[in-house]
Amino acid sequence: MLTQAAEDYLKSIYKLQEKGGKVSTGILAEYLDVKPASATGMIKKLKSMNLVSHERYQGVTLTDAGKVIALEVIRHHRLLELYLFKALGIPWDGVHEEAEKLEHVISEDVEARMDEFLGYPTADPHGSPIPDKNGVVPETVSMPMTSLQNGQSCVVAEVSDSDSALLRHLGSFNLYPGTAFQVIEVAPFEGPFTIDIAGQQAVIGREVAKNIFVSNVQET
Amino acid sequence: MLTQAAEDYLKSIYKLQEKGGKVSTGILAEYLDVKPASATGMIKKLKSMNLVSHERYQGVTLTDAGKVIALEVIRHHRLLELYLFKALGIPWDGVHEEAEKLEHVISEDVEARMDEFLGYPTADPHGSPIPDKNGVVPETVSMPMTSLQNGQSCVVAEVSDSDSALLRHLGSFNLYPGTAFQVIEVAPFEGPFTIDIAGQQAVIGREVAKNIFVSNVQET
DNA sequence: TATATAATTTAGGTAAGCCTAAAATAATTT
DNA sequence: AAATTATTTTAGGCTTACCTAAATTATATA
Repeated sequence: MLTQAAEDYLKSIYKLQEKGGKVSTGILAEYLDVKPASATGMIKKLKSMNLVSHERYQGVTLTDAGKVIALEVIRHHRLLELYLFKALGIPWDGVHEEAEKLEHVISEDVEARMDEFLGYPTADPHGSPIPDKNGVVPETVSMPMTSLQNGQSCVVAEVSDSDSALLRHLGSFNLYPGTAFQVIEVAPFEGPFTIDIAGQQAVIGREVAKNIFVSNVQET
Repeated sequence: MLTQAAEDYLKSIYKLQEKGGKVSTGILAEYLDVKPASATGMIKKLKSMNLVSHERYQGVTLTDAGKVIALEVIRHHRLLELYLFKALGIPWDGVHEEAEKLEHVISEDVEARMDEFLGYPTADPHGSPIPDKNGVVPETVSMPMTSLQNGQSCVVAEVSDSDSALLRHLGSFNLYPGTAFQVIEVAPFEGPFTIDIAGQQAVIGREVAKNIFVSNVQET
C-alpha cells in the first residue's frame, strides 16, 4: 500500500504528462505546491519502487505499474466527485476539495457501489472522463472554446475543475457539461465571447473561455 | 486541526471512560493496539493542548474541550456507518472499518447532508447512539442479554460493533437492533440461551450474548 | 518490612514527508 | 568560450507517531 503523498505524486505526474510532454522536477513541485527538493526525494522513492522512470535533469515518466496506480486514484477522485454531486447534492465547485481527501481512503467495495449507484458513468461533474475498473479512459473529443468562430453552436464538454471561484462563475451562466450554446460574437483582438445560452446572452472573457472545452461544433 | 492519531486517542478515551471509570495508560494502549510508551507520548501532547487531564499513574480524563472533539469524531463515525449501510448497502459487518478511515476526512458539510438524507437519525446500524450536532448523546436504556430470564421477551437495542465475524454471526439469526425475540430457555451453570426469533429457534452462547444489549424486557 | 511483580515513564531510535541552504549541473546570453 | 542564470540535487533539520529497552514508581505478596 502506497502513502497518500506517493499517490498524489503519481496522479500529478499522470496529469502533467497528459498536457505537456516532459514533467520536470520543478514543474511537478510547483503543481503540488512543494519545494523542488521535496519532489526530488519522492521521485527517488517512486523510482526505487519502479513506479516512475527518471534520469537526472531529464524529467519523470510513469512506468506501466505507476500508470495503473495513477489511473486508480483518478478513478476514485472522479467517481467521488460525481457521487458527492448527485447523491449528496454538494455544489460542483465544492466536490473537488472533498474528493481530494476521500480518494485515498475509500475501499474498492465502496467505489464499486458508488459506480453501480451512478449507473457506471463515464464523466465527472466537470466533464472529465472517468477511467473504468481496468484503467481504460473513455475517449473524449473536444476543442478549446477559444477556437470558436462567430455563429458556431456547440455543447460544453469539459471545464477545468481546480478553481472553485471559476466554477461558481460558470454555474451562474448554466455552463455545465452538456449545456448547448451559440457564439453571437467574438470580439476582435483576443476579446471576450458573447454567447447565447438557451435564449440568455452572456459575455465570457478570454481567460475564462480558456478553461472551457466544447464538442459538437456546428455552423448555424 | 488535530491529527488523525490524536482524534483516535480522544475517541478511545471517551469510550473507555464510558465503560469502566479510570482510563490507565496501559488500558488505552491495549485498546489502540500500540505500546504503553506510545500512549504516554500522545497523552503528554493532548495534555499540553488541554484536551485531557493526567497525573502520572492516575489515568487520563477528557477535559470539556477534549470531550467536545471526542463526540464530534464519534458522531462522524456513527453517521458514516449508517450512511454506508443505508445509502450504499454495505453490510453491517463492514461499515465499522470503512467509517474508521472516513471519519477523519469528511467535512461538516458532507456530514450535514448525510444527516439530512438519513432523516436525523439517533442510532447507527449497531444501535449505538449518534450524538447530535451539539454533542448531545441520545439517552438509551438497555441491559445485557445475559441478565435475561426464561420466558422474557425483549428487543435488541445494541450490539458491539468491532468484531465483524460476530456481526455476521448475529446477522445470520437476524439479530439486528429492533429485532424482537423471546427467551425459551437459559441453560444452567452459565450456559447458552435458546431463543425464539419470529418463530425461528436459535441457540446463542454466553460469550456471544455478552455483546448483545436489549430493551423492552417483558414477562410473557 | 522487604521483595517480587506490574504499570508507567524516560531515553533514544525509525520512517515519512516536508523544509532551507548550499553545491552541482545544464542552459542561455554576451 | 566565458559568464550569467535557472534548474536540480545533496546535505542537514524538523515534526508526527510509532517503536524498543531501561529506569522509575506503585502495588501485591511473603
